[in-house]
Amino acid sequence: MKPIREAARLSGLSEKTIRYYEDMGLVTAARNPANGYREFSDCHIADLRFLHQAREMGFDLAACQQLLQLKNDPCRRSCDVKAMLQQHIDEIAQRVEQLQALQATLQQLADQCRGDDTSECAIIDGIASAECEHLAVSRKS
Amino acid sequence: MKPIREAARLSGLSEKTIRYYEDMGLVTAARNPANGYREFSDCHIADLRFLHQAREMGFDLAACQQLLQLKNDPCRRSCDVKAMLQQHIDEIAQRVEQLQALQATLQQLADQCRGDDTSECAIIDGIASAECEHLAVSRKS
DNA sequence: CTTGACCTTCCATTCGCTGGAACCTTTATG
DNA sequence: CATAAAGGTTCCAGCGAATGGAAGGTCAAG
Repeated sequence: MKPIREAARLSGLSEKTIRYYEDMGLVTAARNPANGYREFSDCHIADLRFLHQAREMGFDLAACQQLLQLKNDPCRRSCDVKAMLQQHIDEIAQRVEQLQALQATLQQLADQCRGDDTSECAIIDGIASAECEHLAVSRKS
Repeated sequence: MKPIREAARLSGLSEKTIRYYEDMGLVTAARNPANGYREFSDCHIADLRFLHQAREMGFDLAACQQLLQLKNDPCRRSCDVKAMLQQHIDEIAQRVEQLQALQATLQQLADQCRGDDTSECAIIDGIASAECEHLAVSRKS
């Protein structure tokens, strides 16, 4: 049983984040009844590290929770896990495409601007005239 | 002079968002002194459309505000605008690279998983073992 | 005179934390 | 024994960029 500081060090999460995850119901730490301090078993710490990794991989907390449940469910079917991951990959791919399209549009705009000491600016004009309605980038995630 | 509903329709922003932008100090609408209703000139509406476009291009509100000031500043230098845009493009490029790296890692992980009715799952194992520390994806924007 | 459309403000919620205040506990030191 | 440092606890506020909804004022038509 380890204190929160140790759990943070070993999991890569901050203490704040561990408490937050507990508030959110993702994990439940044991308590030292003498002083109310949290105590973490190696199991809990493995869960925390799992959550840390899943977050780094870009899953939101709801997905992280689901994945953690799958991790700890001996009756899980790996196809369910794979489906979740594939959906996430698809979302990332979509986001990449959006960003690349945006990047190309913006680079075009930048290329049209002389970028000197005068006030004439194709970029400002381009934004103002809003030629680029295909932008529609969902700015989430 | 047009009411907020019209301003929203013409700018592409929602009424809520227009009020929010005013709260944030990005724009200042005139007021009908009789009833306190906002009234928007064509100039204001152009500004709102500009903000809408700049947001769609992924600039944050602070950048949108700067860009709007540049738009309405006859003494601006287009090189300043271009510098802002180029910085934004660079950030997008960086984000694309991160996401592509993440996507590749996740696809590898997915490919290692049979995805059947059994519980054995390379994905869960992969997240748990956290082999992928290079992930470190800043999840912002 | 009432209905409905339109406008106003204000407060709460989202997501995933992070910072800080105020307070308790444990351990080490003068 | 006093105290200071280092750890722990809870709770509240804030970030960004809106969005949803409540409560209420205003206006034109029927």
